[in-house]
Amino acid sequence: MQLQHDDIKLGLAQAIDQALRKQGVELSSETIYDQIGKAPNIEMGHFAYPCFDLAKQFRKAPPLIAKELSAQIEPDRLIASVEAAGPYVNFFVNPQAMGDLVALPILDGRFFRKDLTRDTPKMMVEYSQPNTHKELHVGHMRNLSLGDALIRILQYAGNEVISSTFPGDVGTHVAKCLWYIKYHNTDPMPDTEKGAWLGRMYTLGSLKLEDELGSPQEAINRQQLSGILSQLEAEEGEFFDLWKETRQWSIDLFNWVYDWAGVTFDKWYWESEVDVPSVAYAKTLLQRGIAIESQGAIGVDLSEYNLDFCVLIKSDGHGLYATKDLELARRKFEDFHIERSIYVVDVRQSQHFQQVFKVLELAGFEEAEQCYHLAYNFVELPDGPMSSRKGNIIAIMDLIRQMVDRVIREYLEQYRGDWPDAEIEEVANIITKGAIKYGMVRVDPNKKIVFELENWLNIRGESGPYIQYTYARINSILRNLNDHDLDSADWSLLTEPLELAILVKLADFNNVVALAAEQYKPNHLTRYLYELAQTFNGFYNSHSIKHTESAALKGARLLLSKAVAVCLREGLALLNIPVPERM
RNA sequence: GGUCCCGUAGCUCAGUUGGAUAGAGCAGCUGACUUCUAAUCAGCAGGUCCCAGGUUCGAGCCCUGGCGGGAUCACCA
Repeated sequence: MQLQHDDIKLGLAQAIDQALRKQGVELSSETIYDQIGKAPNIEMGHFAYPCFDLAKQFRKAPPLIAKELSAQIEPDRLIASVEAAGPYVNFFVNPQAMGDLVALPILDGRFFRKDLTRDTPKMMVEYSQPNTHKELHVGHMRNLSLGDALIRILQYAGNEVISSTFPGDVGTHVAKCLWYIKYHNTDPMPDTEKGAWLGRMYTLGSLKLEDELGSPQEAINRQQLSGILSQLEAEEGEFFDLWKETRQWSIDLFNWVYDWAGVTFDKWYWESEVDVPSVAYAKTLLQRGIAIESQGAIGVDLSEYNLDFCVLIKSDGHGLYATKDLELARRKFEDFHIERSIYVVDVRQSQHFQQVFKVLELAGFEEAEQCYHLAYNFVELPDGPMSSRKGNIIAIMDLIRQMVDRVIREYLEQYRGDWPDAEIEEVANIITKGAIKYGMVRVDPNKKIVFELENWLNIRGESGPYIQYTYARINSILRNLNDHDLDSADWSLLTEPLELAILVKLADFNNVVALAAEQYKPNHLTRYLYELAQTFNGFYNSHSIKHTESAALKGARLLLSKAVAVCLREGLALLNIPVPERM
C-alpha cells in the first residue's frame, strides 16, 4: 500500500477536491490521488484526471463533467492551466513549482528519503544459492542481480531487509566432482582458476557417469559415490579432506564474483550446516504423525492439497533438499525475528517451495504463511537450457572478461594515454556491470531470458551503458560549464516542452520505485531510468545549454541536467550499478 | 493427464494494476558531429496485441473456453 508521497499529485488532487466540493460532490482524497495519471503526450498536458467515475454522481456524461470541472479549477502556484479534453481534465504545471517540489529536493537529497509504503515488515531475502564444485554461469547472474536489486528497492521503500545466501556445499553433485578428480582425472591440480577447474571436473564426472549407465561399470561407480558420501557425512577420510580443500576453491570463486558485483550477504547459511539437524526435525514429524513411512522413505502426503508426496528422508536415511529447507525456514525466523521471508529462486523450484511451506503449515509453524517464493524464469541459450551437468554453459567469468575486452577495444582505447590505464580498466568494469546487471533485470522476472552473447556484447540502445553514458555526458557538461557553484535557479524559465517533460519524468521516480517494490519487479525501474535518460538526450540534442539567451536560463538548464544525473545515479544505485564520471 | 508460467512489430521486450491514437531497442532505410560527450539524436518503414466468447461507458490488461510454447509432478538440487 503506497503512501501519498507525490507532492505534485497531492497538489492536483487538492485542486480537484476543492472544485468538486464547490459542486457538492465529495470523494476521498485517496481516490482522486490514485486516479491522477499522465497525459498521453506533452502537447495535451502533463497530468490527467479521468472523469468516468463521476458520471454516476453527476448524472452527466464524462466529457461534460470534465468541461465543468476544468472551469472550476483556478490556476495557482502549481497549476499553470487546465483543459478539458473529452472525458479528461488535463493539467499543465508551472516549471517553478516543479523545480521547487521536484528538482530542488532531488538535488539536495530530500526527495530520496521519503516513506513510500505503508506496510513495511521486517524481512529476509534469500538469493544466490550456487552449488560448490560447479561453475557459476550467467543464469546465476540473473538471480544475483535480481535479488540484490530487490533488496535495495525494498529498503528504499522503507523495509528493513536482511540478505542471506544458501550455497549447496553437500550432495551428490559434490560426490560426482570428487569422484572424477580421484578416480579419473589425469590433469595436475590447478594453481589458478581453481573454481572454474572444479566446474569442469564436475561436468566431466557427470558426463562419464551418464555414459556408463547400463554398463558393468555402473555398479562400481555407484559404490564409489556412496563411499564418498559416507566419508563426507562421517567428516573424516581422504574425501572429506579433499572436500574441505575444494569447497574453499568454489567459495573463493563465489567471493570473487560477489566482490565484483558489489554484493554482500548479512547471513550465509550452508546446506552442510542444516543437513543433520533437518533430518532430526523430519523424524519428529514422523513421531507427531505428520509424516508417514511409505515405500521405505519418510515423507508427508500432500496429495489432498494437490502437491503429491513430499519425501523428507530417503530409504537410505539421508535427507533431501526439502528437508533442509524445512530446517532453514524455521532458523531464519528464529535467528532474525523477521516477519516475512522471501526466496529468490528459479521457477523450477515452485512445487518444492509449495511443498515445504505446506509441510511447515501442517507442522504448526505459523510463519509459513509469511514465506514467499519469488519465482523467476531461467536463462537459457538459443539452443536450449543451460546445464552444468552437460557443460553447455556460459561462465560468468567468461562473460565479464569478454565484455570488458570489447568495451575497451571499441570505446575506451581512444583515451589510452590520455586517461590513466587504471581508469580505463575501472570504467570498462563499471560499464560491464551496467550492461550485465541491467540486462538481467530489465526483463519481467517471470519471463525467460534467451541469452545471445553477441546481443549482450552490443551495448547500444536500451541498456545499462546507455544510462551510464547519459550520466557521464551530464557530468561532462557540468564540468565544462558550471564555472561557479549553483545552488538555486529560476525554474520559471524552463518553459520548453522538453524541459517540462524532464521535470514531469523526474517527479515520477518514487512512484516507479514504490511500484517495483510492491510487485517485486525491478524491471519497472530499469524502464523508467531508460526513459528518463532518453527524455534528457532528446532535450540535449535540440537545445543548447551552453548557448542560451541568458545566464539565468543557462543556470536553470544546468541544474535541471544535474537533477537528471542525480536521479539516474540514485536509480542505478538501487540496481547496484555504479556510474563512471566519464566514459 | 494435474498444477504453474508465457504468447504484443522480422527478432528481443515495455505497456504504471481497466483509460485518450498500443510503445522502445535490435535488424533495415534516410538524415544530423570545426559546437555542451555521435556509446547520442531526428525521421521512414514495420501490428489480426494467439483465437473465440463474456463482463462495461471503455479490454493488450479482468472472466470462461480453446490453440501454441515452456516448466514441474517420490527418494537430484
